[in-house]
Amino acid sequence: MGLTKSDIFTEEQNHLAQMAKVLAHPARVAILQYLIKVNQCICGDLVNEIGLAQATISQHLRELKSAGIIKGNIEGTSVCYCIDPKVWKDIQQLFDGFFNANPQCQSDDCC
Amino acid sequence: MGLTKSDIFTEEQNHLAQMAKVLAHPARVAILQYLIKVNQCICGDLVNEIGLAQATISQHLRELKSAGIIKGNIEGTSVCYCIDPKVWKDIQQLFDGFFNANPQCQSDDCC
DNA sequence: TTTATTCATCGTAATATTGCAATATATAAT
DNA sequence: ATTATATATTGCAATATTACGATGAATAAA
Repeated sequence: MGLTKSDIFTEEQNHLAQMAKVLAHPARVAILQYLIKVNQCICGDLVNEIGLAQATISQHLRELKSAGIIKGNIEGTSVCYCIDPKVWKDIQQLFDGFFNANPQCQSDDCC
Repeated sequence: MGLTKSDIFTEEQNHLAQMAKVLAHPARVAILQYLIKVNQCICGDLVNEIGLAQATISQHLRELKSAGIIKGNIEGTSVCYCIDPKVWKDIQQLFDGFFNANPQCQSDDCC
């Protein structure tokens, strides 16, 4: 066990859960917030800013990158990271649609 | 290791990550979507609807409940679950604020 | 060519998550 | 009192995540 049964859920449910998982660590939230603030940066900046080991930051960057949320461009010895605005917007709408699926449910208690 | 260093992050970063973690499983997304649709239900309904064992659904319900997203009212032998609209709205705004921190970043590529 | 810089990857230890059978608990019905 | 129903909890196995030191790869500077 210990394995999520993805096959019994819809594409949307799996996708939303997967994107939520990417945001489910404060280091990745911090990386994205820093990128939003400074627009672009290299891995070393994040190591200084956040205070985790370089290997750990690199690992979090890989997860963000494999989810498509950020892009990395090689520039000499360093890699310039930035948010992919297209994907960012997609995820934003994904969460927005989820939270606003039924506005009535946000107004009053049910039971 | 294997332990998240929460102390080096802001309250907001930890809170957002924690809420994202609750949504980071398709079963919990499915439970919330079902609750949004039918307004309220009991554990057994979700077992039939989703197709995971009763113990597993109960565990996911506990996580949603301990995060405050859902409430459970005892009604005889069963427990009536529903979304807490106040917390729902809070989380919605939390994510909304995160995604809209800098609208400029959503418009064009950086590097 | 040698050295420094920057980042990725590997290996590993500690911890967390997922799923379920078995069991416990608590109320309702007979 | 006994039985049925509904849910929670416990214990366990499989897998995933987190963090970091050590190492590798690739470019830039000396």
